[in-house]
Amino acid sequence: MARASHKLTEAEWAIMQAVWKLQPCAAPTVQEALAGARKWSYSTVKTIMDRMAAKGLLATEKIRNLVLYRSAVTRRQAQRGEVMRTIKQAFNGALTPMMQFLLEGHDFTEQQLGELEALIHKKRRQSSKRRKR
Amino acid sequence: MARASHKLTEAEWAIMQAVWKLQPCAAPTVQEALAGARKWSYSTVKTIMDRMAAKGLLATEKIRNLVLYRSAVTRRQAQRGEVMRTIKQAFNGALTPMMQFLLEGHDFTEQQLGELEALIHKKRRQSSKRRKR
DNA sequence: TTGCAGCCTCTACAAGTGTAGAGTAGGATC
DNA sequence: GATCCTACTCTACACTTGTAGAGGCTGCAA
Repeated sequence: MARASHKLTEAEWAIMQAVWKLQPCAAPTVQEALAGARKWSYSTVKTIMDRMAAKGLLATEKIRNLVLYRSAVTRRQAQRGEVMRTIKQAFNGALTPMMQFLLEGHDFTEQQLGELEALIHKKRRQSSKRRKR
Repeated sequence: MARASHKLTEAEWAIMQAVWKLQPCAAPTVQEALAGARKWSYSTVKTIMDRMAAKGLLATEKIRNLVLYRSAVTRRQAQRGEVMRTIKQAFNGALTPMMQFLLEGHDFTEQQLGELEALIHKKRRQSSKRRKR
């Protein structure tokens, strides 16, 4: 599963999202997919993607004169990197304060709260099981 | 409360943390405070701080030949900016998936789980009250 | 009054990032 | 074969960030 969290820039996130959705895909495909959101020229997209490939964020395969790109990092890995960085930087590495922050600073629907609660219950069962082992 | 979320770089976070703790403070103070963690020369620290002041992240006051710095952004604002960016970029703006991610990907002590649960209960009470209004 | 200690200002530079134009090469079309 | 479309490669440039040296001003100590 290779290297830890490369951190993605904003532009890279945009590209990555497209690649996760469309892969394997060529640069023009990605450019078109993003055309609505970001007015990037083909060159821009291609440049970013090649740099990402150089960094190991994307994998490439050359078929004739076409380059196919695939993600070399899962969405989950990228998310994890991002979240860990935030926790480390903004919350001194402490997870619960960040959770508190999230909970306090936002409104949730009843359903969302229920889901979260269920998750916590599950967590609790898991950890009590672990303790008994 | 002025402008929205300037996003801080890693170096800026380090400086900010020190300033929040020590403010009002001069650049050399900050440099010394960080000396353990980062081997920055005085110039480096001062440069970053001045750039931060230019960006509106720090406020300065000149007394004689001494420049005093204060944060122009609260810790909470900065945290909020960071978290919002993460949610937006990595989770397409959806809060609960991010919470789920956090819950699933980490171990918590019984106490932490209890705290979180309490928070959710509080949340729920608040939101049901809101609904009745 | 001469120095020294502190803090400041200026300037610089390399790497990384966002952005894109100009020109090229291969396959399809007339 | 000439043309055209498409995707590619190369090159460039401005801005931001990390990093820091060189030299300047000021007040206190000797």
